[in-house]
Amino acid sequence: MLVYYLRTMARIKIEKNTSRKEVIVSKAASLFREKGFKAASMRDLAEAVGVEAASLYNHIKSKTELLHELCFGVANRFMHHMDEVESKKTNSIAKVEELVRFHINEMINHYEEVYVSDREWKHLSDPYLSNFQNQRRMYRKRFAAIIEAGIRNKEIKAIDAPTAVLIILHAIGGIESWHRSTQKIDAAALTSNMITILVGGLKND
Amino acid sequence: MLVYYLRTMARIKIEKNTSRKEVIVSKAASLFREKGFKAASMRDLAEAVGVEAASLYNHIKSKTELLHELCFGVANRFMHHMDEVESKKTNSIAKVEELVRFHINEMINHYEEVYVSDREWKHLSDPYLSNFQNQRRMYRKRFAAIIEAGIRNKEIKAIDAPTAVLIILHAIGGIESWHRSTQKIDAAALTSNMITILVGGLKND
DNA sequence: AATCATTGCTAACACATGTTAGTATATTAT
DNA sequence: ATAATATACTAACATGTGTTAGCAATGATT
Repeated sequence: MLVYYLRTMARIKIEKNTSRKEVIVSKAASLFREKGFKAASMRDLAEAVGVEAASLYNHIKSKTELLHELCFGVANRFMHHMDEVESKKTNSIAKVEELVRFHINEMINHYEEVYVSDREWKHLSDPYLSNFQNQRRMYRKRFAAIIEAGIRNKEIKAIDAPTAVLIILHAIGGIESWHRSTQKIDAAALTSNMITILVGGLKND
Repeated sequence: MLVYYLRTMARIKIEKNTSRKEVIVSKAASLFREKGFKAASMRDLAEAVGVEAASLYNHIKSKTELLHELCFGVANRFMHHMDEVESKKTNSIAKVEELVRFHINEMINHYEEVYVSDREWKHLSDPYLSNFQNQRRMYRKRFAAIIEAGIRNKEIKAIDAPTAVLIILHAIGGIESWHRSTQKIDAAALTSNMITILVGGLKND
């Protein structure tokens, strides 16, 4: 018996106000997070999107472009938030706490992108690579400056500010483990625990 | 004019009491750290060692074996140290501080291996992968148990112990940034700063 | 219904990868 | 010196990679 299958061509499904490119970038985020940028192949990505590998190139320029989009998307959000925080008239501890809260929220709500931006930026190529590294350095400098101001007016313990920044940023990166954990406490509890330990450890009392 | 070069065959240079395999594993550590496991090729490694790619296989079984050696080498050191700490009769804060100190020392003195083991273990393949993940889980559980004991006898603030472990371990991972930093404070100062913030943030006072 | 722009498909490319076979050259032991 | 072992080399393999060319199907516009 002969059976004819009427196959219709695959199509990337989109919702209102999202381009097909955005769908691809988003799937790329979770794939890069899972396997790492180098280990994730365009054929893997194509399968996740539900299409053949070559078809992706109707929407994107290259694999690296996907990494650009992810890294700079995240970097921009953090930079804008830093602008906001700096312009506020609150004390240093409050500023630090707000920065920490923002980081935690980003890590909880935009897990994949933030994680990828954090771990895989090394694979950017050079006009972008230096740019990204600069942004990172700047962000940390500004963060450290806030802590230093707090040390000067005795709000914060006399510690090495760059070290504190380093600790805080990496500690938050640990939410990765929480995210994958089976028995996770709820997000609010996690946040308040982290604030207690991280900000509490800075306070001069 | 005709010039004859008398080339002698390359050879992996070794020092007293180190096998050629150890040299390879060590070079692999810094290469994997720099580029990531997937992005580092056996030809890259061969060049770093000063030999042709195929020659490496006189000493090792496969690329993955290099990752095994690195990951389990590190994991074993941490596990043994945990055994030691648990068997001591000191209070909880002292135990936590000793664990933290050990981590920092390992990160400072065996930077490349620890870093690789931490970031690249995902690329292990399966009998080894599960084994490694189990060891990791166990280590964290035991660390959390020590903190929980400290909470029960009021040495330590009433926080979520797994979260605290997560923060501590990842914060120490931040030494990576310090390591690459141009203007680094000295190791002792770094250690004392980290202890102040991390252990200080736990103490009940 | 006809036209045009999107978006998909198949096939293929050039290249890099981990690894093996077979052989030559060092080093060590007899 | 000779034999045996360890270590290196060249050449090649099979496979996986990102990407392009050319064409077919679909959707939107007129």
